[in-house]
Order: sequence, then structure tokens, then C-alpha cells
Amino acid sequence: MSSHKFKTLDREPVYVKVSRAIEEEIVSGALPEGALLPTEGELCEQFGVTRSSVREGIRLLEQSGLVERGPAKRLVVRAPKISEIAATASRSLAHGGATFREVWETLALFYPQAARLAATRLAPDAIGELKDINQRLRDSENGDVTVDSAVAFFQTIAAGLDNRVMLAMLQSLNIMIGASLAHVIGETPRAKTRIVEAQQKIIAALEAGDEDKAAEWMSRHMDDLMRGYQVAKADLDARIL
Amino acid sequence: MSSHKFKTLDREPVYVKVSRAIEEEIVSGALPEGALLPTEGELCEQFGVTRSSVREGIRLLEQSGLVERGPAKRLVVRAPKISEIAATASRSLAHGGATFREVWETLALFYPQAARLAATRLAPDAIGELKDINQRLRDSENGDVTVDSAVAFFQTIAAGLDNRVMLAMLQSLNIMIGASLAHVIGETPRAKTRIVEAQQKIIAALEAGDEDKAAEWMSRHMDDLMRGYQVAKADLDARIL
DNA sequence: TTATCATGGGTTGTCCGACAATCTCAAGAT
DNA sequence: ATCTTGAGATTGTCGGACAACCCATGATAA
Repeated sequence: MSSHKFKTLDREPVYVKVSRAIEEEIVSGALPEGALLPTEGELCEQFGVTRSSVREGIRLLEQSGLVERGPAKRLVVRAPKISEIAATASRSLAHGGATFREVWETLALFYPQAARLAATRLAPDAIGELKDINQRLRDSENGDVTVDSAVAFFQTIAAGLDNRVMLAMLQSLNIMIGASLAHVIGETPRAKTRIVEAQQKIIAALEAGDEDKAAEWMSRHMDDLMRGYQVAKADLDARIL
Repeated sequence: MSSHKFKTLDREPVYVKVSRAIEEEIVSGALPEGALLPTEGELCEQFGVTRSSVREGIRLLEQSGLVERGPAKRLVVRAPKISEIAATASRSLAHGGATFREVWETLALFYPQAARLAATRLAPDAIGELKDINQRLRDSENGDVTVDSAVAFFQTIAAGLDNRVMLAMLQSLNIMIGASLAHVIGETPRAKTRIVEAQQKIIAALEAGDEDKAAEWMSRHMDDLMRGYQVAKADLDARIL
């Protein structure tokens, strides 16, 4: 029988510790945004490890977006951009096997609410931008523009809500829906017409500040997207790529 | 005048290229989930670079969650878990300066819709779990339990929606709201009573499959949270930490 | 004086080689 | 059949080396 318990040995690799130590300084605020980190050589001295380990630790921070190479390649502390957060999340979800059905369902549940908020909050120039997007879509010929416009429309609304948390989430959805849409648009000839019309109705509702109508038309817009998938006989439960 | 255009020299560090090359194999599906990657030595040969560079590239992949050390410390391909995606996103948002107001607004907009969906989809045992959480909250004494219960309640609903995309987003919100709640609960004596009651109403609506009531009570629940903040005189536009 | 160039030190990116710790797996011992 | 042992392979860490690059400083030219 064992009489004495030793606490589990600390067998974390050194490069992880280095990464964590620096991360801690950053999130605690001791190293504010824009601050220059010590050089690799200095970090080696301070931590008492070799450059190899320091460098591996830095790669971890680098990928997590907390740090980037600034002037003279020195490392500077940085706040990750919303677009990067969204890109990372959507990539991970896609790789994790997320399906079009899941993305669409989330989109259909959240975006009408976002449209509702937009009706009370969207700035005039954002609405102008929506009109431009709609106009460009009407003038366009090929299918790629349709996808881009549809996504840009969502993106503009999301960006105009003046809420970074919401933006990050909606933007993740935009990325994923864009990837999915590319597969089916073109198969559905009437898609463009429907999208153009839905966008116009939504824009009108936003301009009038009519929350209910904005949500209602956004909801129909989502249903149209789903119908496009069904017409194209796409597998709704296939992974998005 | 320039007569010939040279394409910009490829000055990406080697370790980034290594990382990208492997990532590409993974996302393309050539390296499926669970597959073993070559050893560092083999990667050195295949890429024609040294172990240092290979190792730095591996750190990038490691942090992005695409790869982890498996049996015998070999690298295996892995799909990031939803909880990790959510944790990463919420940490980034928090560090990016997200405020309680932004989190709450998103929560207030999305969760009632989630409750609506839950009313038609939540499995009986998930509802049972909600009852347990509510019971534990009623039996509890101190404030920490209140926060944990409130978050667990949200978490259970999110997990029961059978939608990984939605789960990832709601879970990010859960993490952030949990961090914020800890600061104000305890300052608001009547908070627990209100939370208990709201949970019970929501549970009843979910059991009855009443979408409207579920959304309605979830919405009131959110308003209560906001009121708690106001009572505690917390700064709504302060960063969450 | 001002603009351009050269120089030099400091920093990063990459390479090389080495070794201890750990893990795998199979041969050998009980 | 199970346990032990040991060789081989692999990772984690070290130390050193050097080219490429960035920046500032001072030297030179206009």
C-alpha cells in the first residue's frame, strides 16, 4: 500500500510553459496592446531556457493571435481582429464536420433577430451600402457574383449592428454559408431573382425602421436559401468544406 | 519605367510553409481524423528542412487544434471539440475588449430563439437535467452556486439543440456571461429568487412544447440579468475579464 | 544643408549536431 | 501466460553557428 502521495510531477514541455507565462502577462494587462515583447535572447535569459524552446512557445502565441511581428520583426502584443476570430471559429467548425443543415438552422434562427436589431440601429450609410450591393447584384451576369453579393449583404448588416460579439458570430455564419452557397448557386436559375427581391424588401423595412417586417423578410430570405439547396438536390447533411 | 513584372518573392518563413502544407493535407481530407502524422524526422526529409523548422510549424498546428500528441507522443489528426472552439472564441473576444453590454445584447437576442427551438426539440432527459439544476439552485445557500447554476441552465439548453454550430456560439456566450455574472451576483439579494422562478417557467414551457412561452420567459430571464447589473451598479461598458 | 550611401550592431530565421527522457515492442526470464 | 529487460525509435531540450534582414548612426555627395 502507498503511504505517501507525491503530487503529480510537472511534465509540461518547457515551450508550453513559456507560452503560458507570456500569455498570462498579456491577458492580465501587464503587457498592453501594442507593447513590445523582449527579444528572443532576452526571453531565453529571463526564462532560463534555450532559444529553441522560446521560439516554439512563441509559435503557440502567434497562432492564437495574441502576438504578431511588428517593426523590425519584433514581437508586439495585439488584440485579435473580429474577422480572425470568426475565420478561426468557422474553419474549426467546418473541420469538425459541421453540416449545411446546422449552419442554415442557426442562420435562420439568428439572422431575423439581427435584422430586427438592424431596423433600429443601422446607420444610413450602411443602408446605402446595402443598396449598392443590391444594385451590383442586379447588374451582374454570372453566378459567382450572386454568392458574393448574398454574403456581402449579410456581412454589411452584421457589421452595422455595432456589437463585436454579435458580429463575430454572424460573421462565422457568413463564412460558412458562403462556402456552402458556392456549391448550389448556378444550379438554381431563379435564385438571383428571389435574392434580389428579398434584399429589396429587407432594405425597405430597415429604412422604415420596421422591425417586424425586417425580421419577416429576412426569415423568408432564409427559407429561399434552403429551397435553393433542395432544388439543387444538395445533401443537407453533408459536411461543408 | 518597368518593363517586366517579377512576382513578389516568397519570403514566408519555412515553418509557416510547413504548417500550411500539413494543414492542407488535413483539411483536404487526405489525412482523416485520427490519422498518424509522420515523425518529425520523416517530415524533415520530406520537406527538406531541419527539425527546428518542422517543430515550429507543428506548434502552429497544435495551437489551432488540428493536431495533438497521441499514443507514443506521435502526432495525430484531430477535430477540435466544440468546447475548445467556444473557449478560444470567447477568450479572444474578451481580450479584444468585448463589453458586458455586447454580450448581454447578443444573449438577449439569440437565447429566446434558442429556447423556441428547444421547445420542439429538447429530449426528455435534458429537461430532467434542467429540473435537477433548478432544484440544486433552490437548495443552495451561497452565491457561487447561483452563477454556476444559471450558466449550467443555459449550457444544458444549448447542448440539447442537436446543432454543433449553434452550440459553439451559445457556449461562447455562456462562458462570457459566466465571467461577468460572477462580479455582480451576491450584490443583488433577490437575484436567486428571480432566477429560480424564471427557470421554472421556462422548464414548464419546454415540457409543454410551447415555443412562444419558452421564448417569452427566456426573454424575461435575460431582462432580469440586466437588471441585476444595474442594481449592482456595474459598468455595462467595461470589458469583461 | 540636405539627401544619399555605407557601415555595423542587433535580431530573427534556419541549420547542424548532441543527448537525456520516454515510449514501443519484442525477446527473454520466471 | 505473465513479467522483466533491453534495444531502437521518437520527442524535448540544449548549445552553437551563420546568413538575411532591420534599424540607426555616421560618412559622403549634391
